[in-house]
Amino acid sequence: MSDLTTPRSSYHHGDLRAQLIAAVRELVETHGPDGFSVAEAARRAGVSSAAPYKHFKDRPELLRAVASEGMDRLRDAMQAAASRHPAGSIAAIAAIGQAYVDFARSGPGVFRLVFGLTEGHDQDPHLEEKGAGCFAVVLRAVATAIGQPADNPTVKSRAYALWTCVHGHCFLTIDRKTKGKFEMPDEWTFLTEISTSILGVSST
Amino acid sequence: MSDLTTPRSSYHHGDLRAQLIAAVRELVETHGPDGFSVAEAARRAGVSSAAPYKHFKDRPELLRAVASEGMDRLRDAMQAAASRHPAGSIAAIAAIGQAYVDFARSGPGVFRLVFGLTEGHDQDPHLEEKGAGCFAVVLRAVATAIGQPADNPTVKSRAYALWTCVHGHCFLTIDRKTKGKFEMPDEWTFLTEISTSILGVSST
DNA sequence: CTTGCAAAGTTAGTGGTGCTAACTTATGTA
DNA sequence: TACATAAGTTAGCACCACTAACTTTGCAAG
Repeated sequence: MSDLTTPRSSYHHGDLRAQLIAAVRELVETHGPDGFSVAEAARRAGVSSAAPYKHFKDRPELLRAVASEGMDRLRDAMQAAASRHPAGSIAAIAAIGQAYVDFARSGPGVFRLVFGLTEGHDQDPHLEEKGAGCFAVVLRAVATAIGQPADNPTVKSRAYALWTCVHGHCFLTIDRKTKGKFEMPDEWTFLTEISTSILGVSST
Repeated sequence: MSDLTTPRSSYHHGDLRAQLIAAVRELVETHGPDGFSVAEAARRAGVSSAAPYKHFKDRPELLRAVASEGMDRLRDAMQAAASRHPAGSIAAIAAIGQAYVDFARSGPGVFRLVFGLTEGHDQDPHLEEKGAGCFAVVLRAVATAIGQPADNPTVKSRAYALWTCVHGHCFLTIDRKTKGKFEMPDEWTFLTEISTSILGVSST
């Protein structure tokens, strides 16, 4: 990350867009998606409060850029996790889930941004595409696991069921809704168990 | 709902607290939890923008009140749904899930308020308690289904797994993350299937 | 090399917001 | 009937999103 304290040498910043995204990422984690302000992000990047609007049309667009960058990281993390296990194995499925959970826990603010209904989120084809890219990772793993093509209805349905579980677990965890209700003994075991029970496979 | 247009007769409103909560419920559904403002809620209730602070210490407290009221409704809905089916049956479990989903879909704004990490949400014992009350409905049903006491670790673990699925499905639905990825053919079938596969019961 | 233009900064300003302080009015109780 | 208190009011502060108009800079064409 570049230095935010020393004043920049030139009138033009040169890297403001990227630096704003970085600043927003930090703010969203420390103050929550609501507590963040465009003005504060600009302050952190060392520019005036109007400068961000040269790069982003409004606040939601800035947040969407952060979400977009987050989805790239999520996709890569899931892909990498899957590739560390035999294709189509339960371990691969569970690892994808674990990557998803790790992503949520390590950056709950960005996770909420990615999966919340931020303004204009649902009608941005660019984001839709990235979302589909993430789901495709799961889809491929499930397809291999049950020996069917990725567009098979059963594959889609099973992949979705897995997704709901992991997604729900993420939100319940980061929103602290499990306190006093259920303390999970071992997350990896949980992920493995739901994978097997939903895919209906006993092992490997 | 009382009339919001005609000016009130007396200086004292008489029912401002309840009316503010009602106004916030509406606003949160139409403009989202972020788009809502205390000032607008006050306007709708026909009072000055400072009036709400006589009843709620700050914005988060007002939102928490709405969440609290929402949790009551959710609990009642789940309880009622369960009671329409034989105790401990798969149908009862699925019905609880269906009530949860219906609640989310019919009021996504309040749902997000209830299950999001609104400021101070996690350190409000009153809300914690109501959350536990909701989970207890699931816990009882699962306990009956597998013939174990409600504090049994397996019961807790199975109930949590079910919760994650339904919770995840709710968020993915209201946040429109399923578009172009998976169109669910029949929700009740989905709920029944995950119930059976997670509880490991074949029928009844 | 100059000139001009577009990109990317700036300041200043508007209207809305959360919240507080100080004031006013109504109400229930001694 | 007096009065403390609950529940309204207006005025005002600091902050925010965003816009308009201006300025600086880098680049590219002549």
